[in-house]
Amino acid sequence: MPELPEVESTRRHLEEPLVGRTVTSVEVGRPRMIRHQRIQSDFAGRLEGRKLTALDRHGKFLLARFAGDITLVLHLGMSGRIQLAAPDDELAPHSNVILGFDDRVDLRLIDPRTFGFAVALTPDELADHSVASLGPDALNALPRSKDLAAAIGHRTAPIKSLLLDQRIIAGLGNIYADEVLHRARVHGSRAGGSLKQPEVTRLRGAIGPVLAAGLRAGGTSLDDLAYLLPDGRAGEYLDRLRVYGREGLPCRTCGTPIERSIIGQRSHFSCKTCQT
DNA sequence: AGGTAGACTTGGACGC
DNA sequence: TGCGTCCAAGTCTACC
Repeated sequence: MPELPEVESTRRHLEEPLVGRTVTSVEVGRPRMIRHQRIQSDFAGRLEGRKLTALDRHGKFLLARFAGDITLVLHLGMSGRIQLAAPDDELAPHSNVILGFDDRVDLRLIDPRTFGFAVALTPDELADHSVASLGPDALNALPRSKDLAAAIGHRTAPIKSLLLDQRIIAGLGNIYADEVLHRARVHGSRAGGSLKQPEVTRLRGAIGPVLAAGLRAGGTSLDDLAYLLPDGRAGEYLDRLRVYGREGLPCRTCGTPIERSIIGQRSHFSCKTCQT
């Protein structure tokens, strides 16, 4: 997916053009995209005529706040992106959900694999949604080292899997988890509870700089260009990745070939010299 | 409770 | 050109 830097880059691009505007049309081309909406007609019914008051983010979830206490929860899944377009601009393939604002700008949720979703929730429903069980946001509310140590100290699962657990820290995905682990010089296969305090501190300390660098680049667009910024530009962090997707290529720190392994059914890219 | 495997879904890359 | 296989930015559920 889109991980935290991609979602936050998207949020920043959408905020100025959309906050303060009112939804004037709602089109759902793929009903599966609103599968979390208990009553399907509520999706359009709750959004049409509402003014967007704020655009927030928690982890990888976008939270569009509307007047009348309705929150539009958007998730980009593995292959989703959001495009801003004029209503008469040609539709990109897989433009599955389209929200028209003031009849002059469209928010289009494009997602070939439809792992993403959109749902319009009341406050009670929001409290029941999985977004409510997210851990602290990795960018805005990163836990202190001792709190992170307490959360992982007793765990036997691989630290990489724990970094991907959105209930512990919200926002890291497969790319940035590997980048964080390399920067912290910790191998992802290590059991969470086996990390010494200095290693937890390094891990914690690596998260901010890695995410900030990704954010400065506008996120990571892989070769498939599934993720693009709302204006169609690509994120430029791909060229700066230190391990992800670099199997067999020299480690950018020590030159040792990067290895690919499988942890928790996900690819893990690491340097056997730098990471222990 | 925590750990792990499978499911969901589409499409691109690669090998034969 | 065509077919089969593998792989992918994520999360939820079911089963030990």
